[in-house]
Amino acid sequence: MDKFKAHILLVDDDEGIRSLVKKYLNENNFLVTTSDSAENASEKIKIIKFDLIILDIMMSGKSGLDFINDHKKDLDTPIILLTAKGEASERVEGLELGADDYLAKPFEPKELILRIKNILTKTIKIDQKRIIEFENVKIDLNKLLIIKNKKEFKINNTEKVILEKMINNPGNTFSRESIGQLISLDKERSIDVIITRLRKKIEIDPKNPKFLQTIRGAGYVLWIE
Amino acid sequence: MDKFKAHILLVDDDEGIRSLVKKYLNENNFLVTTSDSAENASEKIKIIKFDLIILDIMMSGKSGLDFINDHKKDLDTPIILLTAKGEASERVEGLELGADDYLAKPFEPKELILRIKNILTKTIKIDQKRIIEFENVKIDLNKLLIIKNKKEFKINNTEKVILEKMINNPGNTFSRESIGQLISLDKERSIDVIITRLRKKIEIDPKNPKFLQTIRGAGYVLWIE
DNA sequence: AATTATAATTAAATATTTTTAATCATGATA
DNA sequence: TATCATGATTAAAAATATTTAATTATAATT
Repeated sequence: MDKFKAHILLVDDDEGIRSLVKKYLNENNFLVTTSDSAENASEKIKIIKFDLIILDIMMSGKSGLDFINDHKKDLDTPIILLTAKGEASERVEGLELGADDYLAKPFEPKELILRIKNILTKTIKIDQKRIIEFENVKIDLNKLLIIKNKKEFKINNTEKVILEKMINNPGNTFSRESIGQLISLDKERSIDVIITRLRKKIEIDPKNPKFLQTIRGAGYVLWIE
Repeated sequence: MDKFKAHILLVDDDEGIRSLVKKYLNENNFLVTTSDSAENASEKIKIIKFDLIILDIMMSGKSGLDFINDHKKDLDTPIILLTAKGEASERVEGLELGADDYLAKPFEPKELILRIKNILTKTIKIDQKRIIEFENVKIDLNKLLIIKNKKEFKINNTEKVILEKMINNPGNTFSRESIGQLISLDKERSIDVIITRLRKKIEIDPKNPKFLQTIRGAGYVLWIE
């Protein structure tokens, strides 16, 4: 799996919290930049595209909510709000404005990490499987390559999209229709042909599919252990 | 926009909470099925594929955490945990086991809705834009159609994928490389050609692009108001 | 204003993918 | 087990997409 370091912007006017949280995040393999104010953060995001922003609500000068308000139109980066304990109305306001999550201070560091990973998983897909192996088959969605018994098979984008979906939902049945939707094809027979093509590449014995199976009347499933 | 009703499984052994939350969710346009135990929920998910599960941790019989443990291998559905106030260790354990979010009881109904939408947005993409309009241009990503000044233009999957990405990240610059990655092409010149093709379809004056602009040295951006 | 680098456009060649159709295989059911 | 429905396989035809290359246009820099 690719080693990727998510870049986090930590915005808090309390120096103690900044250094503490930064240290903790660094230990957990994140790259961290800090801002001591919403104003400073606004400058930073002009220059760097962060993967995530951790934002204190209550700050001298502009508040965290102000920051969100200022940028909600142009900012695509997920935000975790740090709120004072019990301030339900602020939390709700923050979420309504577009924050992705919040954490009440004081929080457990472990919980912060979980929430960060949770969000990153969904946005930049840090944990999505791009390279998987089962038995003698290795699928590399990045390189568009399948290696089966040391033989290489190229896959095209169509095949990649289908495999990607199935790999991230193993055991789920996909109808021909839903597969067609995925790749913008509407002829059912065409899906058949694509499945045959795929089986030739990923199955040890394509005539007796073990991984990419048919569910009669319903569609296809990928079984990977 | 398509009218889609997310189907939620609500698992709680307290009849009062079940009916109250169900009613509230119904009012907010969700389809709700309830279970009074983890065991019953396990039966339900065999039959129905839910979009989301709201799961009380503390239940007589199997707990919510037990439920997650039982199904974490095969269950792809996002889970929101309902926890007792202050039970940080349970929250952390739940998130570690794979829950997507939690809410401490008693919670504000409004906050529950926000959290549900937040998760659904990320999983089934309920809020992702599939049909957008600006000026005299309408893009329908479902039908693979662009209507510009009442004239129809078909788009193919390649174009759809690029537009989809840009539409959901307006104002973001995409390098040729990142676009290529999206559609599994690595020749930069090919991206040029595709952009030209796209401009012919979405721009009022393709020679003077207003929406799909070039950022010299960086890539392309979509500006929609 | 001239130079240089980057981007846009076009059309033709090339390559790839989808569709179709015919045939075979398999599973379900009466 | 005979029949019917559904799925698999193949190869060829048709449609579509990508690549290339030559030319033109535009922006940035000296």
